[in-house]
Amino acid sequence: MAQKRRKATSADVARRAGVSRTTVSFVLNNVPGVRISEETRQRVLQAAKELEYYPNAAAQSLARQQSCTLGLVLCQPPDRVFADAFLPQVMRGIGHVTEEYGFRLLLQYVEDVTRPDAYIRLVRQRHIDGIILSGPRSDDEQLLRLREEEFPVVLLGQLPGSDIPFVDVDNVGGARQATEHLIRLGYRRIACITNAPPAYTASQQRLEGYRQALEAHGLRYDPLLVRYGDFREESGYAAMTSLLDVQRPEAVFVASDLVAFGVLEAVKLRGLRVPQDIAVVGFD
Amino acid sequence: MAQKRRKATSADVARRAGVSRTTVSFVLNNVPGVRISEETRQRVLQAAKELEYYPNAAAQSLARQQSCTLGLVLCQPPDRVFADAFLPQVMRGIGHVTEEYGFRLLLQYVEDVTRPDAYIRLVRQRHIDGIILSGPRSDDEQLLRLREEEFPVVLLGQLPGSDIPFVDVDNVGGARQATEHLIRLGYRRIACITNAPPAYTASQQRLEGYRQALEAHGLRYDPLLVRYGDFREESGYAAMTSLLDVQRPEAVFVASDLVAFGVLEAVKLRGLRVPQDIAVVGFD
DNA sequence: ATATGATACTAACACCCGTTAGTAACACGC
DNA sequence: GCGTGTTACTAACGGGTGTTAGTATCATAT
Repeated sequence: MAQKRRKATSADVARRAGVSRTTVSFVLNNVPGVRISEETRQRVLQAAKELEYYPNAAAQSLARQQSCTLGLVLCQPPDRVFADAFLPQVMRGIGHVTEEYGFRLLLQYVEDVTRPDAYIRLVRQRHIDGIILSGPRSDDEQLLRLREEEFPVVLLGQLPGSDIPFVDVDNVGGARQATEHLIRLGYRRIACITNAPPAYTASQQRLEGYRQALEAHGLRYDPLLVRYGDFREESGYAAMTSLLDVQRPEAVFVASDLVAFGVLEAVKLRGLRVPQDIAVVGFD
Repeated sequence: MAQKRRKATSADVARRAGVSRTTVSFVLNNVPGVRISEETRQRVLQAAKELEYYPNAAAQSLARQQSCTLGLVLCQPPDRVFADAFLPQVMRGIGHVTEEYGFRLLLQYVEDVTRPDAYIRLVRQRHIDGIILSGPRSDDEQLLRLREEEFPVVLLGQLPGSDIPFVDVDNVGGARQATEHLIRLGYRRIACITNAPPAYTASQQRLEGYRQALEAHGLRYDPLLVRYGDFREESGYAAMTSLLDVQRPEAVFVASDLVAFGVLEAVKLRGLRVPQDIAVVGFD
């Protein structure tokens, strides 16, 4: 019990195995190009197990000059918290990948996007070896500077006019699938309400996916059946009302779940039922 | 450019300020009980700023014997990913608090709950100083062992029959507020559909909040107006149908957003409108 | 003039590991 | 017997910081 307080170090393992600390390091890290006799190797492994030895992470970081930790920096403003309803899944995915590579994931929220000092400190203090940045801003000078220094940065979502590598939701593919789902159900006059104004990349891409699905199945792309949302529920309501005023489609692909709530509202108010009178499928 | 490659260390700062490294440490850490002349202090701060000095996190952890990092361990099985729709907010909240205390937050997903080695390693390697554990299992022996060693653990959600400290959503308070909202809107016959079977603590607590709200406003608690959900949308549908069969309430408090979807479905199918014919308020 | 104490600092160790350069022991060829 | 090479290891340094124990300087008290 008393010696449990004191964590074993590699020196303890070395002493117990009757070898030098160097040898312990060689064995436990499987250092390539170093020959250790099988007998010694086993002695070391045995000693490590008996002492429940775990290498100290801080010491390793210091010696290796890398932290084996990735920073996941979230800059989304809280009000758009619903917009990233799928963010937990993304995070989970990132978590699995980092783990697969023996990396840790450090979570950093940035509340005030104009002062991103918090995540910069993580870098300067060598707390992290790379950044996954969600909700980047093109006016983030610190970010550009990191880029100059060739610090590894990956964006979650796109930053137009930047050469920083990014990953993003497969907007095109997702939209295509959703639309194809409607097509397979037999619908032909399928409208589209986007998640955001055309200026947004994601909006364009989802519209493109919708278009691809139509054309792949021999349906005509009709601009009259397209409306643009702007993230908010109300925009979905307005867009759907506008659609219904002009001509009632058989189905609607809404490129945002939040906007879709407004759409459902509009449909209901017209006394129509989903999906009997009109089918609605959302994205996210 | 060339010297940018090389990060400044506290020794560099010391040299530039013409003092010892010890003094630099004293100044930058504001060590209490040590008197440093104001002039020297300024010289050190100035030098640190000019060199853009940031203390190396690994070296600090090593010297201080603590990482100033908390582990957020998520053990929820992926299938209940919707059940924790409010988890992002909780995480954000945790993130803010940890930051306030100068701590970092390390995110660790545990996919296989029967093998929680991943998060144990974080502890053994001294990567983290404490754990916030979501989705704990009572058969987690490693967890019990950590507890024995007095390693700081906080549970997110409760583990019945355990003395480990926990935080949880204020189920009672939240449910009471939601119900009171309905009461203030003038509704009197208010039903309740829980999020889960009575065996679940959260379910009981939310029901309790509902009850408290009623009694605080002089309304009678009527067991006939209570139904139990089981996380799934369908259970909401069934519960609501059952309620409508017996007697139509003026309003319903649904203790889970997911279950509420099913409720809305049931209401719609009966040709009733929300909130004109029946008011629905959800939890989460 | 000397002990006392405060002030302002520093030398040196500790934290724990990875890694380079080097050594001792032995085998082999001639 | 001597160089060459291989095997199996180790001594020693480096990574950057926190902190304890100690020193030099000067003012004050006796």
